[in-house]
Amino acid sequence: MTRTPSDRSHLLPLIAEVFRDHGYEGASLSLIGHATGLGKGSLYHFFPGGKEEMADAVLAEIGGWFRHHIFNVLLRSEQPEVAILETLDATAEYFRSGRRICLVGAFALSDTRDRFSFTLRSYFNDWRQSLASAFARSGHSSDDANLYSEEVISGIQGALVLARALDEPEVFLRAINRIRARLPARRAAEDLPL
Amino acid sequence: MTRTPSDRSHLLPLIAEVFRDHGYEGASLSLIGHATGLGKGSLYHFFPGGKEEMADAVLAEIGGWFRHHIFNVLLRSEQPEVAILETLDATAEYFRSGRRICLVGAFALSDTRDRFSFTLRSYFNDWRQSLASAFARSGHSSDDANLYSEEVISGIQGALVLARALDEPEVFLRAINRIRARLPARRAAEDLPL
DNA sequence: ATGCCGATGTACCGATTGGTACATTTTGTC
DNA sequence: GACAAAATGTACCAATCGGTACATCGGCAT
Repeated sequence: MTRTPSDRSHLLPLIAEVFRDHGYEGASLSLIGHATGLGKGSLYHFFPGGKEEMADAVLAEIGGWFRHHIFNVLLRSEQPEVAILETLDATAEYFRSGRRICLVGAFALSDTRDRFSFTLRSYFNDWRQSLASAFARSGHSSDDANLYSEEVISGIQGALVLARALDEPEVFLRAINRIRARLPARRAAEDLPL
Repeated sequence: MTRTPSDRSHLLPLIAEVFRDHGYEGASLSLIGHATGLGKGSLYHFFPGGKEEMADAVLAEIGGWFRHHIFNVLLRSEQPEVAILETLDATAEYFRSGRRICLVGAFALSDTRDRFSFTLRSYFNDWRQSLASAFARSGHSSDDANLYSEEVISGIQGALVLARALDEPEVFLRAINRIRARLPARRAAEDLPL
C-alpha cells in the first residue's frame, strides 16, 4: 500500500460524513481529526487552507461524482429515457435510499450558503441542465423539459428533507417510485437496438 | 405602549430570522442580541433556558402558525378541495414566494436534528396528516391521500431547497403552480353553495 | 417617598473554536 | 546508512462560544 505523496482523496469521504452529520460550522477540527484519525498537523498538511479547503474539496468530489455518474450520462445518452431511469436509480443508491442527506442541499439551507454559493449553484444548475437535455432529446419541448427537470430534482431534495425529518427513509423511496412512474412511457431497455 | 410582563412573543420573529440566516449553531447570542437589541441579561431573563429555549419557542410559534392557518383549516374544511388551494396559497405566502426558507426543514438537515427531533417530526406529521385528511375527504382512497400529501409537502420543501441554492425564487413559484395544476379538478369557489 | 419587581448592562467564567509554529518522527530514494 | 521530504504530534494563540452572577435601573402600586 504505497501512498503517493499528498494523496488526500481517501480522506474526503470521511470528512464528508462529518460535514453531513454536523454541518459546516458544527464540523469542528477535533471532530474531523477524530473521524480521520489525524491530528491538526496532518490535517493542515493536506488542507493548508483549513476547514474551508476541506469543504471545497468535499464539494468538488461530490460534484465530480455527479458529473461522472449522472450529468454526463444524461448529456451523452443515446437513449435518454433509459438514461433518466438509470441515473434515477444511481441517485437513489447514492442517497442510500433516503438514509443519507444531500450535503449540497444542506449547505444551501445553512449559513454557509454564501461562502459556497457558486459551487452550490453550479451543482444544481448542471443537474437541471443535464436532466432537461435528456427530457428534450426524448421528445419534449424545451419548456417542458426544464419544468420536468426541476420537478424531479426538487422532488428528490424535498423527499430527502421529509425522510430525514420524519426519520422515515421510505418517504424517499416512495418519491423515487412516484417520479419513475410519472416519467413518459419508455421502451424497455431490452426492446431497444444496441 | 404598555408591555405586559414577560411578553416575549414580539422577540420570536426576530430570533427566528437569526436562526433562519445562521442556523442553530451559527446563531450566536451576540447575533441574537444584536437582532433584538437586547443584551444577554434581558435574553436570559426572557429565556432562562438559553438558546435552546429560544429555539423551542421559535419552533413552537412556527408550529402554532401552521396549526392555525394550515393544519386546522385542512382538517375542519367542509370543502376540502377549496381548503387545499387556500392553504397552498397561504403556504406560498408564508415562504415569501420562495425567498424564505423553512426553518423546520433546515433544522432537519442540520446537526440540531437530534435535539429537536420530536418537534420536527410532529410538524411534518401534522402537516402530512391534515393534508391527507383533506385529500381523503375529497374522494381519494386513504393510500392515495397519503401519497398525494407526501408529494405536495416534499415538493414544497424541495422547491425551497432548490430555489435557495439557485437563488431563483421562481423555482418555488413554478413548483407551487405545478402542484396547483395537478390537484384534482375543483369546483370553482363561486360555484359552491355557501 | 418607599418598596417592589421586571428588566437590563457588565463583568466574568471555563470550554472550545480555527489556526499557527515548530520540533519530531516516519518514509522512500539514492 | 545518509539524506530530504512527507507526515505528524504538541504546545500555543487570540477570539468567541454559551452561560452565570450580580449590581443597577426604571416604572408602578401603595
